[in-house]
Amino acid sequence: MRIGELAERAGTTTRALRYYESRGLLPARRAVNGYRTYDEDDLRLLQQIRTLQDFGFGLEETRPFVDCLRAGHPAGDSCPASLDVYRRKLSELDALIGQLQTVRTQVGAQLARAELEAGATLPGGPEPRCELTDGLTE
Amino acid sequence: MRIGELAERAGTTTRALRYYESRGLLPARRAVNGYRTYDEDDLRLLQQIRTLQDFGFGLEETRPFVDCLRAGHPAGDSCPASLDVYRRKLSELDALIGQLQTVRTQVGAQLARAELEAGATLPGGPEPRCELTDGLTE
DNA sequence: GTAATCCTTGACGTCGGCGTCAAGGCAAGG
DNA sequence: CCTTGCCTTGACGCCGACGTCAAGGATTAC
Repeated sequence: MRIGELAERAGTTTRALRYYESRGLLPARRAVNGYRTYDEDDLRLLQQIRTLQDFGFGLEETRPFVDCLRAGHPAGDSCPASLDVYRRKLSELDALIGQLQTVRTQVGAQLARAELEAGATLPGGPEPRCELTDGLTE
Repeated sequence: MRIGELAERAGTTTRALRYYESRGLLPARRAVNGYRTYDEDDLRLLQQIRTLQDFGFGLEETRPFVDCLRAGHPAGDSCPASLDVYRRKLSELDALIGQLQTVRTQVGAQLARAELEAGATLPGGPEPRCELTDGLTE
């Protein structure tokens, strides 16, 4: 199979495949005319790469999985190096999620406070019932 | 005050200040010799920018806050446009956090499964008690 | 034969927020 | 006068994962 068919079957592009090859991640055999040639095993390697990419793994992080498959293991995560990547990714995710939740809380608090202050000074708000200013707005 | 002092007082760099100016976010007056000149109000604008940047806001998202301060409002988030930015950021954060949590769950499940499978075939695991293979490993 | 569709390599563009030179001007202290 | 330290503009570098274009060779369809 040539590069176009492989790309289509994996739901990616030829450009991505050439990029992977340039990174040494997915080398290709060559036909006599110079065309890249792939087989079903390459498709499996590529699917492993795509799956991890979709999960947000960097390309380099997919390398242990690909190497593991190429070494003949049944799954890309059958090797210790792959499990290490999983674990590092988990701690990265936990750290990132924690930070984002902190930010979310802070931004939410700022919004609530700002909305309150806006409501306290604008006429469409929750009617502050302040006799001193009521006379001015009516 | 000149650019170096402002940068230091705001905990940023001169390069960042020139960048903000190039984006029209924080224009500077000029002294006779061409040096950029700033005052305390500029420091407040800059602090608003830095705070939002630290929260993960893009530069363009800080613009409404800066404009709001420059219009004479007491806080950068005293204007409706700023509140809209808050709200959009909140929904962005919620979406992102949700995605990351989904990924975290999936990766965690993959790790657990892969660790189990590794333990089932490797000798250091939880001793599967399989008579057929036990004889081979001992 | 020739048009359409594949394939090749090479190289520059993208996005954000600056970092990092390079080459030179201006001001102050010794 | 000379050095030191601030300032100026301009321009390229960076990171990641490709997109996009260019110029040309190979193959297939008609």
